[in-house]
Amino acid sequence: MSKKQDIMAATLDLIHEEGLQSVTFSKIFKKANVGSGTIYNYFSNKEEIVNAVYKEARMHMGEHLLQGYDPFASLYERFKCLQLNRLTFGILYPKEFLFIDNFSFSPYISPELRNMDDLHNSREVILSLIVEGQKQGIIKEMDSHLCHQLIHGIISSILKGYYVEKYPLNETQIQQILEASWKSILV
Amino acid sequence: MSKKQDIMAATLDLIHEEGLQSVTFSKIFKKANVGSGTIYNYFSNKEEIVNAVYKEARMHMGEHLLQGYDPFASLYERFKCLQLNRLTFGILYPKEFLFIDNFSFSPYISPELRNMDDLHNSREVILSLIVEGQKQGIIKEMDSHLCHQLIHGIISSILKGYYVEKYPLNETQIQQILEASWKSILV
Amino acid sequence: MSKKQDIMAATLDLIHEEGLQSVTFSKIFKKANVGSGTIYNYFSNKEEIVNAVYKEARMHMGEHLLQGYDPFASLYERFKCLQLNRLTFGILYPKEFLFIDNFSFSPYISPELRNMDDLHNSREVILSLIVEGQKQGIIKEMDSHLCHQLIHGIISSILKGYYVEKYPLNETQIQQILEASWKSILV
Amino acid sequence: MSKKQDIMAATLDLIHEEGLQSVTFSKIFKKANVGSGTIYNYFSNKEEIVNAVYKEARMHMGEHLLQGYDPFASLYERFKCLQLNRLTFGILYPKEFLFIDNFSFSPYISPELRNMDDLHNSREVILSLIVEGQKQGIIKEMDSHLCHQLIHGIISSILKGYYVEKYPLNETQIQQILEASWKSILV
DNA sequence: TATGAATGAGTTTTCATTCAT
DNA sequence: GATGAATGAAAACTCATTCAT
Repeated sequence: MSKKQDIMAATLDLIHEEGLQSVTFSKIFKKANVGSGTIYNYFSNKEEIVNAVYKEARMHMGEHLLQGYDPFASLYERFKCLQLNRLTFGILYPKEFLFIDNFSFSPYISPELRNMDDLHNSREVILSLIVEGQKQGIIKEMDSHLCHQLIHGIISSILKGYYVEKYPLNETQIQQILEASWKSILV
Repeated sequence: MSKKQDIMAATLDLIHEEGLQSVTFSKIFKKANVGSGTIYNYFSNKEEIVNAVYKEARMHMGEHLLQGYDPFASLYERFKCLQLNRLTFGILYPKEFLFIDNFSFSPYISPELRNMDDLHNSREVILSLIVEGQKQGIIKEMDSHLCHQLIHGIISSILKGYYVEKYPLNETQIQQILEASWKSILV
Repeated sequence: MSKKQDIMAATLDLIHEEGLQSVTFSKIFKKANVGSGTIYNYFSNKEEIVNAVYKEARMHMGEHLLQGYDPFASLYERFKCLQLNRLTFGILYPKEFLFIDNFSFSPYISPELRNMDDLHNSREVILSLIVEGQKQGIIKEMDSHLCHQLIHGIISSILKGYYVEKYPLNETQIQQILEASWKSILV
Repeated sequence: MSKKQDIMAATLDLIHEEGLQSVTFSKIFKKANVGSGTIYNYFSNKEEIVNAVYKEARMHMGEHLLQGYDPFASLYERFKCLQLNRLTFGILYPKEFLFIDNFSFSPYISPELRNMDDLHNSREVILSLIVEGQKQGIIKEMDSHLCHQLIHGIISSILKGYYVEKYPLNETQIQQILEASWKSILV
């Protein structure tokens, strides 16, 4: 792994463990096992590192969200795939997920970065699925962004409770969550 | 307003404007218009201020959540009241809401504080409403905390999209959200 | 003496002893006997300190240059007074003099600062003396700034040789220098 | 041009543009278009580079000072030749001239280096010219080093004013300066 | 020789905290 | 209680130097 990736990984770990406000360069250096000057070969300040970590996490999530997505499957199947992918991403990569969730709406991240498209344009896939469902009379008529935010929010919120061990997330719970989010937007 | 409240209000403002990680004592002093030593008459360090702000915000929200709550109204009415109260709290007090939402799951806040009960015990009210609905066969059987988190998460997520102006929140949208969250947990 | 003046005095000493390029903040702190943060209550960076020191030295020199200047004395007497004042300033305050001389034509100092007028406007006094002498046919016709620079430069150069102990500067030498500079600009 | 010369030229440029105190190795590397390690094949540290640049500049100036010098010409002609050569050197090579002038009296340069003789021993030529003039009763009796410094200083000072565009230096001005410096040391 | 990524000692800067008023 | 100048430990950042290629 390159020094740059070491630095980014260490930063993500630290944000997860202690929160952004207590991440210092010296903690990053130690965790990443690099010299203190090395970081400046790759980033010019802390904000740049955080932004780079954010971008990478968003790319990673965007890729994961469309795993196994079959555009020819039924609306419901496609919906379930997307929601399940989001949920499993959160389960597999809690650090990435929490970081994205926390900083997407923080003043620390610029609007441009918040609204960035990932390579795979997963946002567009979801939005057009919503619009398609609305045209077919299956999904309730409402602002598609609102609808997107709604089903996205269910997953996020559930994951946060899971992370602090309010409840387990096994097969039963997962099915309940997928159904709940599907029902929430039906006509 | 007392100096103490000036300091807490300034802190909340700064967290909202710049994020916790860039809140410094000197910014607080300037915004609160107090001398730099004054703060130590009330708080012994920054964490104490943030915790105090958090507690106050939680109290405020807890109070607001039960506004107009009629324990004898129908299950659906009570549910809508609670959800609407959460939503309006977020609309009226975005700084408090966002702060609570962000830091409730951050390593910065201690688990005891996260799990604090507000004066009015609004959490208990919601949880017992869920259990009651499940006993009546109206609300789907699932972990009550999971269910709580689910409906809570819908409101949070919707508010965050609203804050960054993804969509407006007027009467129509609000009704849609309340219905969506209700449907999501029905059997 | 105030902390600010302590800092400025220490800076001037260090520039004289080691040259600007080897003046560090920590040397300044130690020499000025102040805490490392104190400096930032008065200056926001090193360039600001150096500029402040420069301004003060210029004011000091400007004041000294006109000491005992009698506007009603003869042209020659006035000329000698100004030249002697410059020379004695250099002898009494070598640190100030060398600093001004070195940095007046260095890229480190901004043109505005280089061209600053001191309180007493000594530059104007000298320039008008030159013009007056030219009108009277005593001083040779030439660009007044060139003429100013010429007599100024004689003193500067002599002082630099004196500082490195090429020769002493006692009464004899001083009279020779004053005469030399006077003769150099006669018709 | 060799790498070594690239490095020295870049160093001189940077000193002229930004002043010695802000010359860093990385600026030198970039300007000289060499790799950062390359410098250590030629110099062991920054002071060595600066000293080498100084020596070279002094050699260059020493050579230039005696251009067209005719030992059999009249005292006045020889004096004018030396002064004019110094002036034209400053006009043609402002970077070298300023660097020599600034650092000859700076604590950065060692006394040995300051007192170095150039190949052509121009200093000796000037000093003996002064002594010769004094023996002939043309030049005033005074310390020969003082006298040297005096006429040298006129040229230096005039050039510095010229560099900051206080006045032009064309044929008229140049003649005035040569005459002024000659008159300044006559009996 | 030439290179430039990596380094860490040293420098600059920030900022929570103290304390005399 | 209220203040803010002074502080110094810690954080951010720079930059000369090394070394494997």
